[in-house]
Amino acid sequence: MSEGKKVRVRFAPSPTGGLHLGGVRTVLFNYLFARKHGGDFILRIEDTDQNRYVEGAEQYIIDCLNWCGLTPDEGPHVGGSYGPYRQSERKERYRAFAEQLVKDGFAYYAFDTTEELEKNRREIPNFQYGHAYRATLRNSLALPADQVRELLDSGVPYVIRIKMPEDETVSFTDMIRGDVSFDTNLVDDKVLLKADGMPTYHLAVVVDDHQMEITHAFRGEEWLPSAPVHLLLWDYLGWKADMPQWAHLPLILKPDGNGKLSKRDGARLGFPVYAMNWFDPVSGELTPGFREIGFLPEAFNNLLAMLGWNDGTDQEIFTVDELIQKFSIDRVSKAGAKFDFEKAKWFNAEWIKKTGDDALGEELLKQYLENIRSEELVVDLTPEDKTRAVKIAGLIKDRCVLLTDLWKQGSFFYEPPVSYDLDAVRPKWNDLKTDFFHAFGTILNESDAFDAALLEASFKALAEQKGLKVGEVMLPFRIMLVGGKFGPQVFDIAALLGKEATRLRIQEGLKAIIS
RNA sequence: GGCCCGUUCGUCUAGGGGUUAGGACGCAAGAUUUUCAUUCUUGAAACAGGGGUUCGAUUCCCCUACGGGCUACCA
Repeated sequence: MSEGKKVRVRFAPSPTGGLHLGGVRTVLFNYLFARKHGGDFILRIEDTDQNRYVEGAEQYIIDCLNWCGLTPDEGPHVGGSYGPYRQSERKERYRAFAEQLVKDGFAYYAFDTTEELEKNRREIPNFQYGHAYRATLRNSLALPADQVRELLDSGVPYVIRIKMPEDETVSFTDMIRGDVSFDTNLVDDKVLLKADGMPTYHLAVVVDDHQMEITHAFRGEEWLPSAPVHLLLWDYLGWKADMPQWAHLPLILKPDGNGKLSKRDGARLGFPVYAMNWFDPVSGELTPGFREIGFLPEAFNNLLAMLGWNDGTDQEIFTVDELIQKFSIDRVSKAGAKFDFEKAKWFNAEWIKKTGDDALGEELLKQYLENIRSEELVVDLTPEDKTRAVKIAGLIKDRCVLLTDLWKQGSFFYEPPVSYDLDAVRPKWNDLKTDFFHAFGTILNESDAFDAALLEASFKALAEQKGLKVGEVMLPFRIMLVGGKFGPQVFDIAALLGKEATRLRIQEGLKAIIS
């Protein structure tokens, strides 16, 4: 660690929409690193682009982090001694540093209009605002001092650009990639302060990281090309010794074809790319989230961690605590990873199996209320309802991939079948079987005890007595109870259904079969 | 176009100068489960290409190819 300094990392999203997989993974790695080293994890909001700012997006991000259990120690919602944590509220600080850079000769005023720049880009091949062209453009380096003064005084809009040095090589050691270097001649004079007085990311990230005493900076690989600008800024501002260590994370790619995973891919391929449902108030569009389609936060974290990291063993299922313990940056891979929804679902299925029946029972009950009794205003669940739900959950959890499968797999415990898979029983039906089920109904009626083992014993005994093979009546029994060829052990189902419901379903099922 | 980053089964990856190149998802087959799923067993499936270096390269170096990112007064 850097000379005993307290580890401080930050996640700095812009509130412009949902929070996608790559974003959450960046948070996760930040979080794991901070926790592992007893440091702080800070949430900073990069809301300097007023055109793209979306109301509610900041709260959405905070909600997502809470759902994932990756709660920041400092941020706009929790406070801390390094605030404010919204860049829009720090606006004045950036200007001072930008002006200082101009004064020190590391930056300059530029008055070029968007139209002028676009024209240049259109007409000059490989045009970039840099040492090759800056002398021919309208800026404080090219124009005479009195004219610059005049422009400034008359309120002509201007930006402040960094003055990239000539013939220098900027290099640094990335914690993931090792040594990376850039030729300053090939990097353009990035805008630092926009005409509206807001900083660009380049200025803001350096100033904020410095003022918030960030020690390690994790971000997506897409930021690698602008690293030289940031490096130079740390130097020019005189903070070089305090510069954080950089880690540029590999990108999460589309499952098919190539390129960065985007919101569109989710819609196109039928899986979410956001952590939670995101409703865009501007477009009115709802983008689905992993939470809502039935992912467990534990599974979500787990699958994200394995996208670009592993501990060197065959272990794939990790709790967040284990991840904290085992995380290390040198095991983060360099290459981008294609997102595989099938594998993601496997992680979730594994986590559902690991989750206690109590929690799953509660979830099942929640789904029950949503699906069945939504019209009723007040529903009083008895302790028996809860006990039963827990038992059901235990019975069906192995066949659930998504949390929402709980209801799909368990609804027949709450509502009798609406239709029967008659093709499975009718062709081989005969009066003997009708007889059997009438008799079985009677037995049920007369018996006091009602558990799976007893039920099975009497069912088999009766079959034998009637001269039927058990197999011949098992499937029909199942169809009567659940409507189709699926579900846990029949006698377990019957036992949980209870005597009355079982008897009733046999009656109804029989009607359907022989009608 | 320019710059930067990358490249092991279809996908996520382990490995690293001498290995039958390992695991996982998915796929296929079989066993168990008198349903389905789970579980278990087995199988098919990979070092981008060319040059070096070396006794020996998938591993190190170079080139090429391919892929990706960036190239905004967006982050």
